[in-house]
This record gives sequence, C-alpha cells and structure tokens, in this order.
Amino acid sequence: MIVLDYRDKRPIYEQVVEKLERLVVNGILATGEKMPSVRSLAMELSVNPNTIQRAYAQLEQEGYLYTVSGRGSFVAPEREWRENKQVEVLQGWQDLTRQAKEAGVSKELLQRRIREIYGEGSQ
Amino acid sequence: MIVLDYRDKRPIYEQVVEKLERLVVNGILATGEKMPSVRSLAMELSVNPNTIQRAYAQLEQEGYLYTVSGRGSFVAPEREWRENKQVEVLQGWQDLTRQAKEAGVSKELLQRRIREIYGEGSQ
Amino acid sequence: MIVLDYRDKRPIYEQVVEKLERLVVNGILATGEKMPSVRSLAMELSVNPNTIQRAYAQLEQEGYLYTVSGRGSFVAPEREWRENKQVEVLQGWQDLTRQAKEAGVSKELLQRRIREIYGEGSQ
Amino acid sequence: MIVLDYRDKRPIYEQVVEKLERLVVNGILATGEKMPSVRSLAMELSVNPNTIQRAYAQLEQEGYLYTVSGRGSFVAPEREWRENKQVEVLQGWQDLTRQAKEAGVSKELLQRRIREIYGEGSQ
DNA sequence: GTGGTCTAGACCACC
DNA sequence: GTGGTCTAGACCACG
Repeated sequence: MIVLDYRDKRPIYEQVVEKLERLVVNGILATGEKMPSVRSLAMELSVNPNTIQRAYAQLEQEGYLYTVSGRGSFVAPEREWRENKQVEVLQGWQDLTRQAKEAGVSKELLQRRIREIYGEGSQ
Repeated sequence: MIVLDYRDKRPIYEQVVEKLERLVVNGILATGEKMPSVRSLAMELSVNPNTIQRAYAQLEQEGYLYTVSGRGSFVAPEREWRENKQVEVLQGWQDLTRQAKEAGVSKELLQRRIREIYGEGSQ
Repeated sequence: MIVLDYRDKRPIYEQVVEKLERLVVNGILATGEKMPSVRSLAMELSVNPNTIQRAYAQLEQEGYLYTVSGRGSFVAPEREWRENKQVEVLQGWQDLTRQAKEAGVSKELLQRRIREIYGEGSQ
Repeated sequence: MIVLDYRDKRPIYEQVVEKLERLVVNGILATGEKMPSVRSLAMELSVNPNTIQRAYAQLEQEGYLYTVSGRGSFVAPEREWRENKQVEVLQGWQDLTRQAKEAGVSKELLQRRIREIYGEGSQ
C-alpha cells in the first residue's frame, strides 16, 4: 500500500502523510472507507506506532480523515479537503511559476509542459 | 537587504540562501559585485557569523558566488548558475503541476494564471 | 579506525573526509553499513562533534553516504560515487603526469612505477 | 608574464610560486637570468609587494632562486632544484596512481594516458 | 578587515 | 540516541 524511502530527508511521518493524502485525493481510498489501524500500518511499514499516530493526527487536522474513538479512522467526505488541497497546491504552484519566470524560463515552455501533463483534451 | 522570518520552520541559513539567490537571479546583485562581508551581514541580521558563513558556502557550492579568502565574496558570472537554476525550478514546477492535476485543478485555470504572471505578451 | 595527523595543514574535517572516503572506496565500509555516529566518532578522535558533522555533510554531498535523521548515516550504493571518484582522481593524475613530464621524469620510469603498483597482471 | 586567477582558492603567493616554478622548470626563465624585482612584479600583478616577497622567499627556499642583496634575485642552476622537483612530483604521482587503482581505474587506461601526454616516441 | 576553521555548549525534531 | 542547527567566542592565514 505504501513504500517508504529511507533515503528521503523528510521525517517518516511526513512521507506517510503525503502518500496517504495522494491515495485519498486519487480516490484509491474512497470516502467513508476505513483506514488501516495505527498498529497494523505501523507493523506493515516496520515503524514505530507513534510515527503513524502522528501522521493520522495531521491528516485529521487537514480534514482528510476523521476518527471515531474505539472504531478507527475513516476517509472524510471529499468536500472537507478538496478545496483546501486545491488552494494549498495552487499557492505553491504560483510561487514556483513566478520563480520560473525570474529564472528566465519562457511562457511557452511552461504551457507546453502543462499540455504534456494534462494531455491535449480539456480534461 | 534581507528580512528573516522567524516563524519559518526552515533553518536560518537556508532562508538566507534563498533570499540571496533571488537577489542574484533578479540581477539586483550584479555579476562581479561584492557581496556584503560575512560579519557585516551577520550583524545586520543579528545572527551568528557562522550561520552566514554556511549560507555563503552553499551559495558558492551552487555556483552563485565565488569567494576570495581575505578579500570577500563576489557574484559569479551568470552562465555559472543560470542553467542550474532553471532546471531546479522546472523540476519542482512540474511536480506541483502534476499535484494540481490530481487535486482537480483545471488546465484552463493554470493557463490563465500563467498569463497573469507573465503578462499577455510573448515574455 | 582513523588516525588524524595534526601536522597536516589541511583542516581536520577534510582529513576525516579523505580517510572515510578511502574506507568506502576500498570496501572496508560496505554498502548499507552503518557509519559510526557523529558523536561517537567525535569522541574517538577527540574533536568537536561539529567537525565530524561537517565531514559527514560533505561525504553525503559527494554521494558516499546518506543520512537518516534520528537513525544514523549509512554507506551509499557504489554506483552513486564510483564514477565521480574515478573522474576526480583521473583529472589530478593527468595533471601530475604533465608536471612530471615537464620536470623531466621519463616516460619509462612512470610506466615502471605503474607496473609496480598494479602488479604485472592485467588487473 | 603571469596571469593570476582570482577565483582560485589557493593564496595568491602560492599561485605566483607555482607559475614562476613552471617558467623556470620549462626553461623560459633560464639559469642565471635576473628575475623581475619584487616591486615591479607586484606592480604588474597589482598585488601587495609582501605577497611577491613571500613567493620569492619560498622559491629561494626550494632552490629555484638565489638572492644577491642589493642586486636582485636570479634563477638558480638547474642542479639545485631539478632533483627536488622530480622527487616531489613523483611522490604525489605515485600516491594518485594508487588511488586510481583503488577507485578501479584500469592499468591500461593510465598507460594510454601516459602515451597521450608524452607522445609515442621515447621523449 | 576578510574568510575559514574549530570548540564548547545548547536546543530541537525525530524515532 | 540520532542528526541538524545555532550561538558565542576564539584563533589562523591572507593581503
């Protein structure tokens, strides 16, 4: 389900957050679905349960999960996180776009790359 | 010349690197120009000279400046860093563009933002 | 594991880098193996931990090791550093070979020394 | 006569030593010839006379020059420095050759490079 | 005065 | 315990 990169400089809990976030955003973990328990995921990844606990806490705080005490954690409805995610990503994207302009990257190159990533259609 | 953000989680030396990098990329510090001395910039920012020293070392390693012991540090010729900067920025930009796609940001929105940032002309 | 030469004019951290590099290149520290911790090596050599830290940072930057914060540093896979090392050594070697020619050292002497160092076989 | 590289990390006096050494070794400054005066060379290179003074002192100490008080400095006879130079270069060369072996550079490659540098003849 | 190195000692995040 | 960052203060080589 998840593969950790031990060479990554980021803390492990952050990697877990990022990976789970993408699973949710891409719909692989669907709304309402039960997340693996903290302990089982910790076992699977061979990390300390504290680490997973912390990742879940952050995901909950960002609106991706909700936790029902004693029953487990579940994927939150899309409306809870969709807008936040978009705003956050878009801000970083604009910042980098400005940096690209400053560094002399041409508008045309960026537009070509967008077409490559999105495909030609209107998607 | 530089303002530090103490709420930023990144280390100070990294903030200094980033800020000076932009001053160089934007030509505010021109090729051959003398950088502020390690000690004077440390005073100005109220940080330890070691911290600035570290920032300068990294900037040198990335090709933005060269340093002559006993005389000071100077902005390196543009060709030494221009390409590196472009590649680095472009990689991050593409990564974020993919994330934007995953998060459901429309191609049209991104293209509009590019036009806003670059202006309507051909750059 | 390492012996420092205090008469050497080079900075300590550089000596440490050089010595550890050779241990890695010669396979005495094998891929994936855990390096001594910053603090323990500092104790062993009776130097400040910052000095070792700096050496490790440089070794990481050169691709000889990777470091996992909170867990330690580990020897990187050979492909990450092998080519760099060869190129670097070869450049210095060619430079010295030219100097030897200028100084009047005969081609035959150099070839004899190569055979002595490599042994007669084809290695 | 000499061009300094201000980007070089070595101290200036060392660059001057190296350059003059090569001029002597290659016979461009012939035995007995008068060296430029400290002050004139300092003027020409736009450096502090102390710097040239120091370079001359080192060259004298290595046997390349001798100084006649009140008359100037002169290139020493070849026998004074030739052997020293050869021994010094050769030691460094052997060290690097061993490193090349350790790094996996083949004997054949080194021999080919020697032929390229010396030319095919017996030189 | 300039950069470069080093020490001693401290605090932090992560696991 | 691990690595990472920072400070304060010192010494050195260089020009």
